[in-house]
Amino acid sequence: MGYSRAVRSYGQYCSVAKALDIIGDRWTLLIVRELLVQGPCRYTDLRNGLPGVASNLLSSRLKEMEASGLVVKQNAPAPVATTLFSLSERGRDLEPVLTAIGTWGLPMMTSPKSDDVFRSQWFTFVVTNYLHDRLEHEPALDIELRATSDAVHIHVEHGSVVLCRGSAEDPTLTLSGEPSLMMGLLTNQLSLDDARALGLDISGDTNALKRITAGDDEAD
Amino acid sequence: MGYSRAVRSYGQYCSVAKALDIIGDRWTLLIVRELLVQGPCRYTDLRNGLPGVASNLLSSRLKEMEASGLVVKQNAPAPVATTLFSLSERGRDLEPVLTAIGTWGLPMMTSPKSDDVFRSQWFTFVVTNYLHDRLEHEPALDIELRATSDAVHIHVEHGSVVLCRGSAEDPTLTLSGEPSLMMGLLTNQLSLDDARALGLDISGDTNALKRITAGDDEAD
DNA sequence: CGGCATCCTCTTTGATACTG
DNA sequence: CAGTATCAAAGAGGATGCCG
Repeated sequence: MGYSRAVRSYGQYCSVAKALDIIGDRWTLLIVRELLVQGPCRYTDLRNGLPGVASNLLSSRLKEMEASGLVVKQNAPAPVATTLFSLSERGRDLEPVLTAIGTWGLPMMTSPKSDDVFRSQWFTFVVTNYLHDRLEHEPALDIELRATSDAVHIHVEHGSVVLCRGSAEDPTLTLSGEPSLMMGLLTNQLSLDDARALGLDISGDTNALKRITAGDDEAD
Repeated sequence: MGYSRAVRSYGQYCSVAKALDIIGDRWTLLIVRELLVQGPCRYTDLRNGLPGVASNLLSSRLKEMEASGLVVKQNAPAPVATTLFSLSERGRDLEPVLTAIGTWGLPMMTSPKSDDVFRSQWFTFVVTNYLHDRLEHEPALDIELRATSDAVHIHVEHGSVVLCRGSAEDPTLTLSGEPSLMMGLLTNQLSLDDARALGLDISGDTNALKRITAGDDEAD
């Protein structure tokens, strides 16, 4: 029957420890990540965005996160008729934490390729934190990324750079291949030639990349 | 004899997941916190700054953190003859992560007072992230904080605000009492009168506080 | 003492299977 | 689809022992 966990705490009067009492459990921050990049999710969407999580663990984490005020569970009304999980404001406030952690983790993304699984929505982190439109007055463009069966595209327009699901209608540039090669390209750790040599398929106008990545001439 | 842990990984090609593979284990980030606020530590200093940690767990975490490049272990040479643990550069790079987490945790520090334990070096977080010297050209001053048997003091001078161990020689202001009241005062969530009413002992020139806390007239 | 290693118990997790 | 149920394995916590 129902039970409730005794909320393990570090028992320290320190804001870091207090925060970790809430977000320090395994999988918790990755659930926040998924809700940040996907927006409100069904249980199955979450499970899909969190490969490796055990179903019972996801279920109990969501309950704990609801209890601690990170997550709001909505019984979707008439049309969808399914429950949706989304972040509360307090949960969204964790974005700077995810950004800091993700930034620290970036150097570990360069290794050739392990057998890690990948989901295309995870490009969101790099896109929102590392890319910006350097040519605001140029026409909009799209860069399609095909790393998994689910294509996504980077939409660049009026100074904003965002990741969108699905294929682009008329992409200026299309990249297909290993996610690590795209990641290297987007974070400027890999040159176009090197990425191509390592097997990335690049077709279209490569100036689109220069428009959004941090160039060597960044002097700001 | 020697063994080695199978390094549990999320197995996801995502910089947040990769980072959490390294820093996501219980106690790891708190060990980083202690090494950040205390600097190079002996094993016993660490254990003292981490009330609640099991000795064997601290020991094995330190080994893992050494293996993953966060911590450097130095066999102190002749005089001290003890081993010192300190952060590598990669470990120090975690400071923005600690800051983001600690900032998120701040709202949870206001609760009256639980039976959490406290160490005076933990004031460092608030001091370095939330206080600044608004009157750079005024003479230096010290604010002594007596929350535990180990007094500390905030040293303000030439635009810098730092936390120092021990008593001040000639403090401009001295606060004694519950850490939560001092914390509320420093983060501007509690007025001087309220803090006094709640039992904080305040003696000296309270203008010293106004010099370093964010005032209501912040319009920057 | 400082710096662990061992032993033991309890909780958390991971993998898989099953149900309304 | 949205979870529960079950069970084995791993990790956490606490006490104590060892060794320079």
